[in-house]
Amino acid sequence: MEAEINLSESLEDYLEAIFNLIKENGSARVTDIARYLEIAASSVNQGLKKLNQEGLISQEKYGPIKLTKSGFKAAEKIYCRHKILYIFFNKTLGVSKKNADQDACSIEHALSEESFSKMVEYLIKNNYIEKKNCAFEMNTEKEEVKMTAEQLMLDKIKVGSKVEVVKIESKGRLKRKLMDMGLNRGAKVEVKGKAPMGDPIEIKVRGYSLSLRRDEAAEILVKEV
Amino acid sequence: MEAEINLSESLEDYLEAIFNLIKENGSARVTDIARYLEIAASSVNQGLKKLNQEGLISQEKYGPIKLTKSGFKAAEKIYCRHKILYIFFNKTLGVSKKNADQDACSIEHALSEESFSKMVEYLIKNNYIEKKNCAFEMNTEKEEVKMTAEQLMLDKIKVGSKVEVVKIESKGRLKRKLMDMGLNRGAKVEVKGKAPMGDPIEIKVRGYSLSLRRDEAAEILVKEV
DNA sequence: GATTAGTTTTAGGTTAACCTAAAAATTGGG
DNA sequence: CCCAATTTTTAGGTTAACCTAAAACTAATC
Repeated sequence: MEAEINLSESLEDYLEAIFNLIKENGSARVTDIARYLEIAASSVNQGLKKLNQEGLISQEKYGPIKLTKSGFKAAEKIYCRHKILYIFFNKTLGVSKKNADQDACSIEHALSEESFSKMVEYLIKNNYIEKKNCAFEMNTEKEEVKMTAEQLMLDKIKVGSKVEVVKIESKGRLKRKLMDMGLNRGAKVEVKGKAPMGDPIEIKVRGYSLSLRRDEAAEILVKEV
Repeated sequence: MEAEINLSESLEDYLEAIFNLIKENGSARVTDIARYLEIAASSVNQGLKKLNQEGLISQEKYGPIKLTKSGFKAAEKIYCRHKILYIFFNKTLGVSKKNADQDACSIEHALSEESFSKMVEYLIKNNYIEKKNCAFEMNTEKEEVKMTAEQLMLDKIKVGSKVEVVKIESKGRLKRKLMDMGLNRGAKVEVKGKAPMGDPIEIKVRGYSLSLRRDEAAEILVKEV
């Protein structure tokens, strides 16, 4: 059905780490991934090159790591598998969280589609998860797992919401300018309004009101708070 | 509890292959293992060297591959894991035999003790297997899986049983002599009687009656028919 | 006992996935 | 703007697990 890319286990691990880090922090840096997987940063770098070649991430030298459309899809799939396995082991077999997680990690790469979908069937029947479109939405422990880990840029944020700056992706002069405005990492930003065409965008940072051009805002990576 | 040897996945695969081949054929040769695992014979050879170093098999140059006590134990454990996983996937989840077997193969190396024993618990509760000592005896499909894969030598065979010659392990003159007696690979042998101390042993091969010294019989690898 | 077919071993390579150490670039503060 | 700390990249290993091709050995027949 799809253009199947056959990733090695370790490349799948990298992708999954990126997915989880973006979900948690809004960005995934080389060192974050290295810490997450407990391997050297230089090894991560090599892995990222391969993911880049496969078109799953896009990354310029020293630039931020972004998932492409297909990368996001692939990562989401792996994430789903992990989650399903985790729930299966932890909830239905009663395996400790630690081991369930660890086992999910080692198995997620290897299990056949059939076994996987039989597990899903079983979990649906026993009401641990609900089927929804082609992905799965978990409703265990009342915690809904949102399946979004795409990078959010400031120009895409709805008026009225509050976000936190993760990174400024531009370089040089523009970056300097934005940072001088107080848009540093960790800065809380509220989107006050947008002009009809979405340009300019009115924001409030550290008490000051600012107006940004849309392409400037598009350089600012944020996360929900 | 035990002296844990940490085997790599591929060494576990070799060990399992040896176990299964001995169980089926009475012996495991390099080419058999290579065919079984679908890899080159020279790769198997390298693997066997490592198993030898770990003390799990004993093998002289060009000689037969024998499991040591600890090798047998390790192989049996892997075999058990495989079987348990296979039953779990096939019987309780309804996964096809082919995929259940394949998945068992890829998972058996990675799964934590805890998950494994939780699966066993589940299978016992649902009556798919019965606990017996520390190993497990499967009683699915009325077929009892015997947990013996140790090499049988002709001197250990009970009076009255019929066996088939798999290999003569000695070399040179003695080997020649035994082969001239008709004890070639595939020859059917019936053990007619043993003297009080087990020496000599009376056998019948290809219609002839022969008498063997015990240490001669100990060189003849046989399998049950 | 010599020959041929088959098996096992050796020799020498490749690849993926890691590593350490050091160089290059970026970040953030003064 | 400059400097120190941090991050990212490069350069140059190592190891396990495979491979092919050829050599050494064994088995089985004539």
